[in-house]
Amino acid sequence: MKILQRNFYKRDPLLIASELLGKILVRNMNGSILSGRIIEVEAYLAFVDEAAHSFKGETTRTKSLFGEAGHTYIYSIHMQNCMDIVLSEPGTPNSVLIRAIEPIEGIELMKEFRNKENLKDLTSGPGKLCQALNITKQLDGVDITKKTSPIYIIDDEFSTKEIIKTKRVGISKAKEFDYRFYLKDSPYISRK
DNA sequence: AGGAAGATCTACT
DNA sequence: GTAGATCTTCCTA
Repeated sequence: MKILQRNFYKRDPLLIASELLGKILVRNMNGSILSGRIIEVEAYLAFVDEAAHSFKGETTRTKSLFGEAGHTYIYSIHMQNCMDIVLSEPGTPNSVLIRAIEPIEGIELMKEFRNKENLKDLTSGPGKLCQALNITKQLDGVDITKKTSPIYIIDDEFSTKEIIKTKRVGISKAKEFDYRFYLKDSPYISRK
């Protein structure tokens, strides 16, 4: 059960995206643990990817994206929050959007935050999982490589069977790239 | 100061 | 399958 270290986040972004599948996202809320297995992600690339928030340069909103690997980038859209993991060297804003997880620990608390009972409605989308894990913009830019962090990712050596690679969801530019990855047949993916 | 767009979610038909 | 809710952020003037 080891926490992914910063070097993990400094390799090829598409490789990192596929390897994040099956890892466990942990949210530590003053000792209350909420966790889930990552089953869907999307990669957003620096400089060449028109769909990336970083494409038009650094702003107050996207500051975290330009920072050091192994930190969060949390932004709001349509009254929701979404979370990216920042990759690569400072100034090179590659990132991975966490789109869906499979709930493991703290399910009752997730139901409260979501105000939903159905297990499949708790974390099956980027806005949903942030609500279920109580991830707010106060957590923008936090380091996720330490055990004392409010958010971190651990590797329990889960073996992913079949990974599907398809086009990204919900964007209007650069639609042609196959930068979305998810675990085949998971009931928790955001869309088919 | 105003307006438009957006990496979404929910509910309804 | 599609429309509507609803708000933060950025661009323009």
